[in-house]
Amino acid sequence: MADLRGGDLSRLRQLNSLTAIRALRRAGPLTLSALAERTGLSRPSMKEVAGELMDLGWVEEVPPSPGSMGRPARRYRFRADSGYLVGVDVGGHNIRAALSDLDGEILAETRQPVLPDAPLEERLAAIERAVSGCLSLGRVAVSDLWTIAVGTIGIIDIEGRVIYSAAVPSWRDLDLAGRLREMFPCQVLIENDSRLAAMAETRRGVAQGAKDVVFLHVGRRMGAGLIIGGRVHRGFGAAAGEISMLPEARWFDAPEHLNSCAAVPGGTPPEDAAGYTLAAARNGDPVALEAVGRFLDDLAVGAAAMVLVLDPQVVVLGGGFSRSADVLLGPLRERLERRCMRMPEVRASTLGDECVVAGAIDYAVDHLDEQLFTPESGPLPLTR
Amino acid sequence: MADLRGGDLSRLRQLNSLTAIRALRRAGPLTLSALAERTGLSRPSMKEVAGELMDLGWVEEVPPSPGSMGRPARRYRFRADSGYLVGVDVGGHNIRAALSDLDGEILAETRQPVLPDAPLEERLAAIERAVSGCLSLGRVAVSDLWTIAVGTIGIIDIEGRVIYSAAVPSWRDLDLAGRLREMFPCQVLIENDSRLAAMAETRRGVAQGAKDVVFLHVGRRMGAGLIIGGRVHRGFGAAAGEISMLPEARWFDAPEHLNSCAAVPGGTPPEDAAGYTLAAARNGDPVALEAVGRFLDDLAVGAAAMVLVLDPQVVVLGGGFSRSADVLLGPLRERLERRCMRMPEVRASTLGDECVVAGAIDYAVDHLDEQLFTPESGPLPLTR
DNA sequence: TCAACTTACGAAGGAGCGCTTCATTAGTAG
DNA sequence: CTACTAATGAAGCGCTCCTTCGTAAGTTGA
Repeated sequence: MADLRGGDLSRLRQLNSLTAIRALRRAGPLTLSALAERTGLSRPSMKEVAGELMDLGWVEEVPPSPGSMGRPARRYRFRADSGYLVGVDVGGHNIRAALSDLDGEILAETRQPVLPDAPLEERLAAIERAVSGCLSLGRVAVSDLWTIAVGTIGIIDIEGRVIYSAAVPSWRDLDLAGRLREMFPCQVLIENDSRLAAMAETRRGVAQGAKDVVFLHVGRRMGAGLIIGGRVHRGFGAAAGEISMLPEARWFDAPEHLNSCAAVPGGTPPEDAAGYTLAAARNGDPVALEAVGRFLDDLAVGAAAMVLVLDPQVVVLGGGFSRSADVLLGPLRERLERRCMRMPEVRASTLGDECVVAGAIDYAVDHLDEQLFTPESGPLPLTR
Repeated sequence: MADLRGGDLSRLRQLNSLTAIRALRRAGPLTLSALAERTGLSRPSMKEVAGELMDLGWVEEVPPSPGSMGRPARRYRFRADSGYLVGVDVGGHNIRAALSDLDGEILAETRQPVLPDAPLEERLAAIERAVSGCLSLGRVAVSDLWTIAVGTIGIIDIEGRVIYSAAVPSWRDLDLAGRLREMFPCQVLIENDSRLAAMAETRRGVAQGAKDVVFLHVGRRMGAGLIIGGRVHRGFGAAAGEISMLPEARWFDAPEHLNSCAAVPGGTPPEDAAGYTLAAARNGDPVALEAVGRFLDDLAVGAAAMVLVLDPQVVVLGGGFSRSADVLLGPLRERLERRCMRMPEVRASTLGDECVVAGAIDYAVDHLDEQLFTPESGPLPLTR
C-alpha cells in the first residue's frame, strides 16, 4: 500500500524545492545562505533551486535588508499572493466567508444573513454572494482563486455531498461541492464545521502545537471535532465526533437545561434563552447556576467519554456558549477531573465567530501543502 | 516541526534502497527485472542498489527459478533471518512469548504460567524464561535478537515505565523496559496489550487493511485498543481507550452479569463462572441468555460511544469471551445498530490467545521499518 | 543435435544534481 | 581611503540514474 516508487534525480530536486518552499513559508523572507543552512543544502545548490522556483513563480526577490555587515544578501520570499483561498462557514442564520492568501493570512471577511428555513437556491445564492463579496473586498480576480473550503453542519462524504444534516433540512443529499464548482472554477473542499473549528484552534487558537485535540462545539446544538495526529479525523464514513447521538452521553438534550430555566423571563425568544441563563449565572442567580450545573453535568459525560477514548492533549470549549466560558470552564474542569484517567488541558476558544472560516482556510492550506508534496505534480507549474 | 532537511544524492540512494527492501519484503524473492519494474527504477540502477544491499547483508541471492523462457534471472530475497524479534504477552496468569524473523513470521512460541499475585521478581524471572525459551526453541542466539516488544495491562509511558496497572499491583511504577534491557541486550518496546491486539487484528486478523479500528477486549477485564490511520493510537498520556473508567459507559461492571448469573452452579471457581454462563447461553438456557443480554446491553453502550466518537471501519470483538463470539456477535450488532450513526463492520477476533504476542511482533516490525526510514541511520549497516 | 527465440546480464557513455573551492563584488567600520 | 565582512558567480568533481548496445544462458521446435 505504501509508495513503492523509486526516485529519480528530478525527484530529489522536487523534494529540495519543496523543503525550500516550506522553509520560506515558515520563516518569511530568507537570504540564500539562511535558506541553505536551514535546509542543509549547499549554497550553490540552493541558488539553483531558488532560481527554478522564481522561474515558476513560487518565489520572488525582495530588497535586501540594509544595515548589516558584508555584502548585502538577496532575500527571497514565498509568493503567498500568487493564489488565494476562501473559507466559508455555512451556518443556520449566517453565511460567513473569508479570503486569505496562500499562507492563510486573512485579508477580507464578509457575512450574509440567511433565514434557517431559506430554500436551497436562496442559500446557495447567499454563499455565492459571500464568496464574491470577499473577492471584491480583497480585489482578487476569480481566476486567482485556487480553493474554496466550506464548513457546514452535518455529515459530508468524501466527494463533498451532504449525507445528513439535522439543522438544515434542504441541505440533505445536496452535491454541495458540485454546485460550488459550477459557481467558481476552482477546487472545492467540504468538511464538517466542528472539525474545521478544531483545526483552527490547533493552528491559530488555544490548542496550537497539540497533536490530539478534542473540540467541543457547545451551543444550541452540540457537536465535536477531533484532531488526531495533527490532522482532521473524519472517520471511515465521515461520522466521527457524533457522540451526541448516544443517549447515555447525555449531550442531545443538554442545552435544554439552559433553555427551559425558570430564571428566563417569559416572552424571551427561544434562541436567546440559553444566553440569558448563562448571563444570569454569571451574576450569581442561584436558579440559573443550578441550570448551568445540570447542563455541565450532562456535557461532562460526553466530553469525558471522548477524553477517555482518545486521551487528547487539549480539550477546547467552543461554540456559541463559549462566550460564557468564565461561567463554564471551571465547573467543567471539576467534573472532568472526577471522571478522567488523565486530565487534559481544558481551554476556552478565543477565535469566536471566525473559528470555522479560519479553520476552513487552514484546511485549504494543508490541502495545498499536500498537493505540493505529490510526486506527480511536482513543484506545480503555476500555470498563468 | 516537519523535516526541513534537504536531500543529498546519497539520500536518494537510501530512499531507493529502502523501496527495494520494502518491495522484497512484500513480494518475496524477486528478479532484478521485476524489482526494477515495481520500483520504477532502471535495471542497471537497481542492480547497483541490490549489490549494495547484498554487501550490507540485507539481501541475498536465491537459486533462479527453473522452467522459464530465456536466460534464468537471478532472484533476490530479503534476509528476514538476519535478525529476530520477540513478542511478549504479560498477562495475569500466563506469560506468552513468540519468536519471529524480521518479516514477522512466527517461528516459536512459549508459555510460562504465573500466579496473579506472584511477586515482582518472580514475574520478571518468568518473562526471562519465556523469552529465553523462545530463543532456544528457534535456535537463535541472544546476539541476533534485535527487539523485544512487550504487551501488558495498564498504562505505560513512552519510556516503558508502568504508570498504572489495576490487575497486577506489583507492576506499578516499574521501569519494565529498563529491567528487560538489563536481561537482554536489545531494543525494548512496551505497549498496552489491548492496543497490540488491535494491531495484530489489523495486520493479520479480521481487520486487515482497515485504517481505523476499534478492538474490544472483552473478558473478565474490559479494555479497548485503537488503531487510527493504520497506527496504534496511544494518546497524549498513553491512556487512550480507557472508556471502562466512565460509569455511564457501563463497562466496568459489565462482566458481573455473567459471573453472578443464577445459571452458574454453586462451587464453580469465579474465573470459570462467565465461561459457564456463555456456554449455557449457547445451549439455550433462558436464564443465561438473559444474563448475556444484560452484559451486551452494557457492552454496547461503551462500544457505541467509541464508534460514535471515531467512526471506525471495523470493530473487532476480542479477549477471552470472544471464544463465545457465536453467542455475542449477533446481539451486539443489533444493539450497536440502534445506537450508531453509521454502523461499522463488527467481527470476531480469530487470532485467539496469540493475539497480543502477534501484535507485539507486528509492532516491533513496524518500529523497525520506521528506523529503516530515518535519514540518519540509512540502510542500517547490519553490524556483525 | 542444432538453429531460432527469449530473456537476462554486463559494460559504456551521457545527463542531472549537489558539493567544494576560489576569485570577485558590494557593503560597513574605523 | 583602507581593512574587514559576507555574499556572489563560475569552474571542476563525484555520485546516481538513464539509455543503449553487444553478449550470455536458457527453452522451443525441426
